[in-house]
Amino acid sequence: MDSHSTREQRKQDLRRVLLDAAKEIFLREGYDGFSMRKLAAQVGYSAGTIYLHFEGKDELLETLTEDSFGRLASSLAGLKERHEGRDPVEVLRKILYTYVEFGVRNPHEYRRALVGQQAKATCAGKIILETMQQVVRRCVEEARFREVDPVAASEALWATVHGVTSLLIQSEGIFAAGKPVVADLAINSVLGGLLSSPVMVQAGETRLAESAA
Amino acid sequence: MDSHSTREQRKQDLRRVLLDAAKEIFLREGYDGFSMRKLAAQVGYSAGTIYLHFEGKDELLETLTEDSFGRLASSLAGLKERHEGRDPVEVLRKILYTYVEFGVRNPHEYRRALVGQQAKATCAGKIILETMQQVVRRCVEEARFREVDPVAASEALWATVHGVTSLLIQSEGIFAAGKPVVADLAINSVLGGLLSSPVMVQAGETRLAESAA
Amino acid sequence: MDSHSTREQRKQDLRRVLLDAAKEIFLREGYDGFSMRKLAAQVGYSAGTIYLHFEGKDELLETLTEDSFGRLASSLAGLKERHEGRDPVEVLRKILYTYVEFGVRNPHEYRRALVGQQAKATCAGKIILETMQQVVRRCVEEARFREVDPVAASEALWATVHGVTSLLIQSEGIFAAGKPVVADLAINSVLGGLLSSPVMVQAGETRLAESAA
Amino acid sequence: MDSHSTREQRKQDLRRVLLDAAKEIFLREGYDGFSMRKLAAQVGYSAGTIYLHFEGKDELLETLTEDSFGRLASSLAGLKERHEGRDPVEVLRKILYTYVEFGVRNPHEYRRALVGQQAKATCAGKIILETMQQVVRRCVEEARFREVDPVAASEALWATVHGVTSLLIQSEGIFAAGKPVVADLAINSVLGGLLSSPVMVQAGETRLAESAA
DNA sequence: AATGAATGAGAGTTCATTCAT
DNA sequence: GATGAATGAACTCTCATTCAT
Repeated sequence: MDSHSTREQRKQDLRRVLLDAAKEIFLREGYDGFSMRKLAAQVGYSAGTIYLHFEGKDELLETLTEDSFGRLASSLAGLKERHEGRDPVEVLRKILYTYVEFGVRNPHEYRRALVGQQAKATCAGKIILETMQQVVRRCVEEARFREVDPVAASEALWATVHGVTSLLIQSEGIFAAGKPVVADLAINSVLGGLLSSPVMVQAGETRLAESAA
Repeated sequence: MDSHSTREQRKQDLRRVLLDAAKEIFLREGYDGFSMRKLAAQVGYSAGTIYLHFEGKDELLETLTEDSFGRLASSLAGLKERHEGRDPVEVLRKILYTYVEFGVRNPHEYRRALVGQQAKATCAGKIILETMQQVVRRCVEEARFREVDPVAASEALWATVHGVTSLLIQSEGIFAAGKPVVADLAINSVLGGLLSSPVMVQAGETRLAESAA
Repeated sequence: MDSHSTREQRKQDLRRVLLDAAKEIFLREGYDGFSMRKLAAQVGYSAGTIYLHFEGKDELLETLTEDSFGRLASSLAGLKERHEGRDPVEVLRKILYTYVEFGVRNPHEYRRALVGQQAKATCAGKIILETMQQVVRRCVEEARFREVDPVAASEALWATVHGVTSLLIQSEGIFAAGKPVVADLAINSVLGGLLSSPVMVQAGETRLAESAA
Repeated sequence: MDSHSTREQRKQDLRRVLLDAAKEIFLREGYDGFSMRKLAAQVGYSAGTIYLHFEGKDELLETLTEDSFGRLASSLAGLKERHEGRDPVEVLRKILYTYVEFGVRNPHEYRRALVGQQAKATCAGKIILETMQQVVRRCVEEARFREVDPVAASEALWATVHGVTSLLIQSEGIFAAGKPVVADLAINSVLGGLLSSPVMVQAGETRLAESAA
């Protein structure tokens, strides 16, 4: 049994190595620059070997995506749990900022996970949404939000931060008004639009670090 | 002169035919499934013939994108002008809906223009943003919006609809709450968060057509 | 008859224009860089038009070659006649230098005519040899050369200058000793070896222009 | 180890097979008639397979050239060493004859190595010239030649034999005076022109075999 | 478990040439 | 006399994948 788990371990290790190498190629040469041959060369194996560990290109790419997105999911879930007792709107805002920051700081992983034509609904993506939903549900239950479907609301919030993130990642200086300004305004506006009370959002309270600009 | 214009006309027609065919291939086989050879086969010409009408793959794709976005730009500009006298917030909402609908109906061009690593700034794209800005400016001037920088606000709005659009495009059924519901909520919330008065947005007034779902 | 000759003239003119343009393309882009399309573009006509004036690529190229060699033939014949009274050895030397210089200045035509597997015996080529032979014959008759067969001697001389020329054409810097130095030495040596008297050749008297280096 | 050497051997064998096939195509269809596809077809492999053994067309062609020319280099170097003690002028003459004979007997290899527009300075070419230079140097040192730069002289000799060779190869009956006659005259004349003493070369002492005619 | 040789399809592109207009 | 649209074949090269060893 030990030998079995060791063998299994080794197999998993090699998958890891391959996934990391693939990540690096994506980073270096972009999506179109990726090929199974290059991956094989990168890790020093022959091309055929990859097929012993992955069904094919498709499975490899899917795994890669799931993987990256999973890290984002953990990050958000951790954040939620660390602020369990606070105002859910504030927690939600933190989550949204964290989401954007994660994307901005890990642009290549974010891109591969959610941007581009081959992005697929990932298992990890559901966890992210689930985390958001739980907080949104609390916002509604505590009447901080007006009566909205928590599922729809969390997906709308997600769409907004995804839009901000993917444009921020896309190209330098895409926002004439400045990166953090636009990010703040988008997040605070969409949150503000969901609030039950007319109290205006205090912009700037939480902010995208300037360093992210 | 007649023969000249006829000849020129025919040339333009063929470009159109080729662009339309390219669009169809994109629709059928996706971005990666497109090739010059397939395009030639699709229109019943030999492969080389395309090069009499387009410099190469790049020019063709760029034309296709610019073309589509140009139509969106015109559409939005027209929309703005037709509702010159109305509540600018309503005009803006219509613009945002139209934007999302365009992306959903022209996913490949949208992708090429705004999604992925090869996204290119289109000329038409700037016009679209400019149109939004003008309406936002009116919203601020007429005190329908609170005092925000029109540039930042229009970019925030853009980010939101881009997020909705790109996720909608990404994959079928990505939104558990249903495509139009999420799109509505995102658009109305972000608009609501920009309003000066606490009057709640009346969701459903304008709506993403179900057919887009 | 006038109109006929005019028409004929115009036709000939266009052939000239095309040939000159072809030469320029050869010069600019090398043998492999030449194409009928480029030629058409160069002169501002459409591709098909060339076929009204030349049977095809082959005839055009053949004409070009024959043309250039014809000019060399004339040049050599003229040179011979202008120096009718002089020492035939000197005339011969001048001819040999002129030959090499022609090749260096018209590498593509030279190549086509004499280098490679598609080399074709040109009509002009025969005239060139004939001219050489006449001078060699005089060299023998006047006892400047030892008793050699003028046919063999002129062919040996030809072989030498052809060797120099084709190597010079082949690649930049193929001669470590410098282009003109090697050309001089080869020509003067082979001439010297044919002389009847032991008088050493005065190298450098006639020289390949440095500009040819 | 055995299996490794066998595998390596097989790989080398296939390179050989490919090079030989390429040679044959050149022979049959000329330089322009060569293509990677034809090569693949010739050896019965698919087109892509060649790229497992050669980087691309360039490397294949370069290898082919270097290869052929290398054999000539070895041949000449061996000849020089076998006649180390003799009159260097005689050794040189032998080298020149051998050079021409090699070309005449291996016309296709010679052509590819030295004739045509893509001929490149080969490593082996330098060895050939170096060999000639060494002998020329001795000729000068022993005062058999007049005071000439050995580099220039060997290059001039090379040019002469190259001229003879390439014309001999070019086409049947290109020399009206007969192949060996012209070759002899050219070689003996150029050598004679370099000699320090007026002693006439005794033509015919060494001769191109009639069989080469 | 890994290799490397091989495949077959397909990519974008350029070419010489023809021919109705 | 000239055009320009069209062809069809050819080009080099890369790809994902398979399979005997």
